[in-house]
Amino acid sequence: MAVSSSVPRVRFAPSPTGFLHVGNARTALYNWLFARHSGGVFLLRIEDTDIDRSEARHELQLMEDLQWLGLDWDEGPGVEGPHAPYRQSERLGIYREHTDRLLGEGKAYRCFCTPEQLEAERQEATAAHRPQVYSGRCRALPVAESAARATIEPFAVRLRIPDHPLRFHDLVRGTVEFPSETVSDPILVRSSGMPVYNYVVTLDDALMEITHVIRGDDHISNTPKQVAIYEAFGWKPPEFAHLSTILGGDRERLSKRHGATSVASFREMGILPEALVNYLALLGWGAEGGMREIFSAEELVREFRLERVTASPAVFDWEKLHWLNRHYLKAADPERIAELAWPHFVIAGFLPAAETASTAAKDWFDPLLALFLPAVNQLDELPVKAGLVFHFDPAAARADQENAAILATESAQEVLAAFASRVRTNAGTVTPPQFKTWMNEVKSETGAKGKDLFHPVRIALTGSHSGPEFDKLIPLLEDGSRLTLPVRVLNVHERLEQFLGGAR
RNA sequence: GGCGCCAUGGUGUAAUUGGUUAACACGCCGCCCUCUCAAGGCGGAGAGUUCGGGUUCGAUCCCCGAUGGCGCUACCA
Repeated sequence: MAVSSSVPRVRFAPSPTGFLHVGNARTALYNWLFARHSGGVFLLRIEDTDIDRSEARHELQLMEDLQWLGLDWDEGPGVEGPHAPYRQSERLGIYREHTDRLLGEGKAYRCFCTPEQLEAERQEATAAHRPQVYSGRCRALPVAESAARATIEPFAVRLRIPDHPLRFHDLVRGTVEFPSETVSDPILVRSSGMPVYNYVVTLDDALMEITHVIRGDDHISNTPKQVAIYEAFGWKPPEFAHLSTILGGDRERLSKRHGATSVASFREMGILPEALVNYLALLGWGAEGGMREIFSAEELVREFRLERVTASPAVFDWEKLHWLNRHYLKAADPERIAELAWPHFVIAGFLPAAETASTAAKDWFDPLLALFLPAVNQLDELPVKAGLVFHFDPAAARADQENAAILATESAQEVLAAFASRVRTNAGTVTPPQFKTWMNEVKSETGAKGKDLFHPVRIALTGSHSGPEFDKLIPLLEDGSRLTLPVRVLNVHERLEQFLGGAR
C-alpha cells in the first residue's frame, strides 16, 4: 500500500443487488458530505463479488440514483482514477496476490474443514454457552501437509486472528474493542477460490488508501476482523464511522415491508432530491445548536461534521420528509416543477405526452400547477388534487351526503336558480370579475351569504363544497375547455347545465 | 446461547461537553385569515432525559448494573 495521503479519502461501496435503499443513500450522502467538507475524495466502488446476486442493470441504477441525489464521485466507474478498476469482480487478480502473500507469511492458513464439521462445532459452542468461533483445527497444520493436501482437497483460506484484543476508533462511537476469543478466524477465500466480502472490502479500502470508512453499523461486528487483516499486512487501519440504522415506525429495520424505500421510488413519487438529501442529512445528524432544519446541499457541506452524527437508530418519518418536500416544491423553479409534474398527469390520462402537447396546453398547465401544488406532499398526488378540473360528475356530487344536505336547503335552491339565470343570459366566456358580479347579485337577490352563497355554486361547478379559489379556478376551466386534451375540460356553462340537467 | 452497538416528548434532533423554567423542527390541538379546502400567520398541549445504583455541592451529560431495541454470530454482502 502506498503511504497514506494527507487528503481524506472515503468511499461508498454498494453491492449491485437491488435498488439503492434510503439507508444506503444516507450512507452515501454522509460520505459525500464528509469528503466535500474536508476537500477530500469521494470514491464509488462496486462490490460485486456475489456473482449470483449482482447485476449490471442494478449498477447502472445505483449510479443514476446517486447522480439524481447530486452525489458525484471523484473516482469510480465512469470516471476511473488512479486505483482502477473500481469493480471488485475486475480485481480478483489483486486479491489472489495478497492471499498468496498472507499464506506465505503464515498470517493465513488453509482450512480443510467440511461444512458438517463446522456446523457441529457451532452447535457445540452454543450448547456450551460459548461464542461461536472456529476451533482452529487446521490452524496448526504443518506447512508441508497443508501444501500437499491442497493439491487434492478443496480448501478455504482463513486469517489467523491474533490473541490480543482487536480495537478500533470510531468517530461516532469512540473506541470499540472486541476480545480476541470472541472473534473467529475469518474465511478470506472460499473453497471455490472466490474471496469473501469482508476480505476484499478491507483489501480495497487499504489499496485505495481510504482514510475514513463511513458505513452502516451492521458492520461493527465485522470490523475487528478487518482490523486484523490490516494488521496482518502491516497496514494502518483507517478511522471508522458507523452510522446507525434507519428504522420503520415499528422500530424495525426499514425495509420494503414499510413501503417505498428505494431512492428510485421516491423520485417516481415526486419527492425532490433536495428534499430527500435535506431529510436524510437530518436523520442522524444535527447542526450545532440544532435550531435549523432547512439546508441546501452547499450548507450541508459547510456544516457537516462526522463528530456530530448520532449513534442511536432513527425512525424514518414520512411526515417530516413531506414537510421538507412541500417546502422545496414551493421554493423550486416553477418551470422545473412543471416538467416534473407533467408526466403524472399523463399517467392519469389527463394530459398528452409532453412532446406532443401544444404550447397553449403548456401555458395553461402553469397556473393549474400553481393552484394545486401547495396542496400536495409529493408530485404524484397532483392529478388527484386537480381531478376536479378534468372530470365532473354531477350525479356523484349530488349523491355525496354533505353535498345533499347543503343542496336540500331552500336557500341553496334559490341561490342556484339565481346563479343559473345569470350564467344563461351570458353565453360568452366567464371571467372572474363577471363571476364576482354575479355572486354579488345573487347575494343581494337571495340574501344568502358566506357558505350559504358559495357552497351550492361550488358543488354545482366542481362537485365539492370545498376547493380552490374561484378567481383562479374559473379561468382554468374556461381556458381548459378550449384545449384539446385526452380528457375534455368542461367550462362553467357546461358544468352548470350538466349539473342542473341531471336534477331534472 | 455468545459478542457488540444504542437509549432526551409520538418522531428527528439541541442543550457553553456536570450548573438550562430541558430548546428547535415535524406531527397534533386551537385561533386568525377565508365561501370552503389547502397555503400562510399566531398560540398551546406534550419529555424531567428507560429503570436502579454510584461519583459529585450538583447529573440528560461520567461509572456500574438491569431492562428494552437493534446488529453480527455463513465458505451472504
